[in-house]
Amino acid sequence: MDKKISLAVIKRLPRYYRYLGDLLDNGITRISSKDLSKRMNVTASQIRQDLNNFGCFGQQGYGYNVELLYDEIKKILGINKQYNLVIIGAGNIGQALVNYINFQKRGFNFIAMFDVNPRLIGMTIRGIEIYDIDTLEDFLKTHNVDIVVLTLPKNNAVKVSKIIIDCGIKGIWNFSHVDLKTPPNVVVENIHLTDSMMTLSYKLNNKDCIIDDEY
Amino acid sequence: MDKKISLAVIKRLPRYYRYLGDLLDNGITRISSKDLSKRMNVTASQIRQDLNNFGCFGQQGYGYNVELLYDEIKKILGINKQYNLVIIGAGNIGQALVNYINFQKRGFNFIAMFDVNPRLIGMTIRGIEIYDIDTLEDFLKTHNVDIVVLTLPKNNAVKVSKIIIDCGIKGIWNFSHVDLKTPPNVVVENIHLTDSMMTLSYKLNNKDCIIDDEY
DNA sequence: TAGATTGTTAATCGATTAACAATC
DNA sequence: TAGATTGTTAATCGATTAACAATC
Repeated sequence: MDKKISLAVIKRLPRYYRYLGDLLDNGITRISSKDLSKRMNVTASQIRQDLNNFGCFGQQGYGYNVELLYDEIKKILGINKQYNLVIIGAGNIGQALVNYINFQKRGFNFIAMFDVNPRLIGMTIRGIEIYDIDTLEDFLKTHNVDIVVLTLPKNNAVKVSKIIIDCGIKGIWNFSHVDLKTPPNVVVENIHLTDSMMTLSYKLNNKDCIIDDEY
Repeated sequence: MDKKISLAVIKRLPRYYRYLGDLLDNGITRISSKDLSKRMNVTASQIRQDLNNFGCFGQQGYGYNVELLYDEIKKILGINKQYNLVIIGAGNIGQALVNYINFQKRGFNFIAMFDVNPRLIGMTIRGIEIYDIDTLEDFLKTHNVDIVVLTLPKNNAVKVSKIIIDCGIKGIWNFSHVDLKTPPNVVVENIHLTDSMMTLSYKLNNKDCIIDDEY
């Protein structure tokens, strides 16, 4: 088992990755932690500390090679691989995700959708078919699915999460407004739109009372 | 200016609110921090510390009155009010948000959408019309808009954010994959789907190497 | 070589947890 | 009254920032 990294560090990696991508697009080949810190509005110390959790990617007196660092973070995040995804709940959010081609471009391939609604079953969105949820277990057992996306009402989400875990699914992207309890070898990443909206509401009403808003 | 609260605390409030709502639905009228801590998988200390940032809502020897605390958090979050929202970018995500009726139920009322695409302009989704983005400024100046939702590609998002800030908009719910620079009286809450997906990818590849995954 | 900038250790800061007097 | 549980202070823990020797 590798060194444990705090989730705070992990969650900053995609942001580093994005800024490095922008630098690459602009033809910038090297960057110092100081320069990057100004652009990203964080401390140079934090950048160096964060990166040194994973390796020594810089060079004294020079800084970091942008392309090299970009590729390293890509590998660290595991986004140099391909993933097969299945969406459960073919409603608005589910459909929006399938239609968002950026995920496909980045190697996150949707291969099927499932729903209970007979009016949706059989439809095809961007070439992805919507299947009857009753066929889910069969599908998961006969296909190589890395991630299940849950975009369904919260009571169903809990039920379905148990089923997919039994089928051996190890990654869940959860859009349902509920906390899923999972064994330690099953990871969950939550998108709670309602919570985010409420946080925005608080910020709007208490502009002066927040410490440390994210960038 | 009230006491400053850290964002970590704020972001836990919607979760408390959700659990209290569930308790209410189950007819539970009182709860101790200890009980709640078991359900939520946090420490009782943290619950008491968090709540005491905003007031003394409990009673020694008794605990907290669920309904009272629920209402207090609702007020703290500011979700006892109504908000007018406008969506800019009537693509998949934008449309999904309008179609998601939970927001309307909670007082977040979408009143218009805007897009550049002539094929979308003039369409109506759930009674919400999609207008030409060229009419945005006019609209914002003649309507009472509390929050603008940005669901458009990142280069446009930066441009549009400047325009709406000039029009006096104070709250932005940003789904664009870019960091917006705003003056201190304009608050932003980000939903970065791609970042979230990358975080999930990391978790999937490093199950044993994360400290403290969120609940 | 001199200047720049890293990787890393030490210091600081803030957030979480523990403990307990107050009191319902 | 005795038991339970709060609000709050103190202790601990972890994360961020500062400092600097190493070195490109």
